[in-house]
Amino acid sequence: MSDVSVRFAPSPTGSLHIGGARTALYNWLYARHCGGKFLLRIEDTDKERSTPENIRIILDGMRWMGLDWDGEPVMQSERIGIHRPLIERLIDEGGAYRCTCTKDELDAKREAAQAEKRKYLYDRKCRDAGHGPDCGEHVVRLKMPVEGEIVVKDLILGDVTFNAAELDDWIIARSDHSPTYNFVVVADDHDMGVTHVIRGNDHLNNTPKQLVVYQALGFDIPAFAHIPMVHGPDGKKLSKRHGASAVTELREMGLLPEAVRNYLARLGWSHGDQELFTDAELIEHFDVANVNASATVMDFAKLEWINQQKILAMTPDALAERLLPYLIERGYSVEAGPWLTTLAANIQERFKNLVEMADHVRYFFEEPSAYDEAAVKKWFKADTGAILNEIADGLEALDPFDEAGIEGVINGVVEKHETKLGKVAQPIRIAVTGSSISPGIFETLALLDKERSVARIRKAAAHATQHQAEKQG
RNA sequence: GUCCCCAUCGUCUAGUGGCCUAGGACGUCGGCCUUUCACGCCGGUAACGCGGGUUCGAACCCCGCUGGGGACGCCA
Repeated sequence: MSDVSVRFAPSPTGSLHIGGARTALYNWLYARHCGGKFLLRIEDTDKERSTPENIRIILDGMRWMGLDWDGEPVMQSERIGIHRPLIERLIDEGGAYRCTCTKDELDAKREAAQAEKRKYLYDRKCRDAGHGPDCGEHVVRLKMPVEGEIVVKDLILGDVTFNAAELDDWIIARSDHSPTYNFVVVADDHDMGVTHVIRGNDHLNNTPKQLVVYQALGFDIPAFAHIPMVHGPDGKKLSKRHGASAVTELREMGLLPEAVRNYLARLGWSHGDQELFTDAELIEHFDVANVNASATVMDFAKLEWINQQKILAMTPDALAERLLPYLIERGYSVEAGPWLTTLAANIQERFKNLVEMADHVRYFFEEPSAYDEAAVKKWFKADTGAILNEIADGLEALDPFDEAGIEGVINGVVEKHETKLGKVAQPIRIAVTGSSISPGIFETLALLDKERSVARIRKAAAHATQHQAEKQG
């Protein structure tokens, strides 16, 4: 057991974003790789957005992703008690001070700065005023170094240098005494024993501020790793427009969580030329220090390809199990068993995701409501009606109704008419499934059963005859 | 605007000064296989943003430019 501890700290604003999921994944992989702890902290101090429902959504997302965390999730809102004394201590020790500047005053200065196209920085008016606890309404500000450099040592980016002159004495406690984010993060990370802070690149600018808190409080400074952002194909922040932005949508797209893990891990990280990884391989090889520094673009086509590879790698039994919920969702009456496993085996290498599969197999549960027009036009010829009826006759007499027998019947008809299998198989496929796409025709008929196969073929025979008559007339 | 980060095929990447006439994967295009759809197989297309250095030698090191992204709250 190593002493590495990492954490994922989402704020429950509605959904687990794909970018957030990747951050969580990298933390999880790194923790598992090191044999350390993966902690979860819900940053729920924003009363507006942090609803129990939103928290549930995040947790569900994490579970779906298969990212199991160690211990109970830490609710930031329940830890206010540990922050107050820390702030008092900082004031006492001179690392922070009370500031009585009003919001209006500050807003005016900010606007003035913007008007002059200057960067706004608090002017440190109260820094040396020595306001006591009874100075009235006030905030607490951190005394940042006035000059010099603050260097963030980052595992991915190397040393990132900030000029102290760019940073002002920011607020660590609001006028209602509640601590602000950049302060709380440090307090909580330290309290939770976090050794490696792995988070999105958008937090890089917060890091120098936090570094000063660590120093002022005398805390050990953790290692930092700022991972690049995930963008949509247009280079902008990933959003719903790009296909999906929340992990729940990934499930709705019929994607497997292991495929998502594989894809997201490979997005910004690599291990030679390897594309496909089991979770064990990911854990074995992943190191956050090897994550690329540049931003990435989400490619759903490649995600789907990986998903397909995962489907191909499964046993039919496992696939059946994964497919079942999607089937039930569609209202099909079906249960796990040999029949479903055979079905899974037959569609396994034909579709890229579970949704396509579930949608496709509809004809096993409901009679096709119509025939695909283009398919009918292409395959229903003058003798199709007769051939279909012959097939139906042959199948009706078949016992047992199995693939070998079905193949015998169909091949017999093919030979008799001196035609090709394709010319006969396609009309049957249309008859049975409504379209010209399905698994092998013998397997499909066997899976469907004799009664339904024969009935559908006879019905199509009638349709073919009528179709032909209409063409003539 | 200021600060910070980034920069190899359309996309994800390999590459850490000579092994690069830049490799792999997805996509795309062409072909084979084939009862449809797929799977599979074969082949093609396509990149070191630009300009200066450093060096015998630069995709790799340095500087500038350009381009993209992010951050600039009493939000997290």
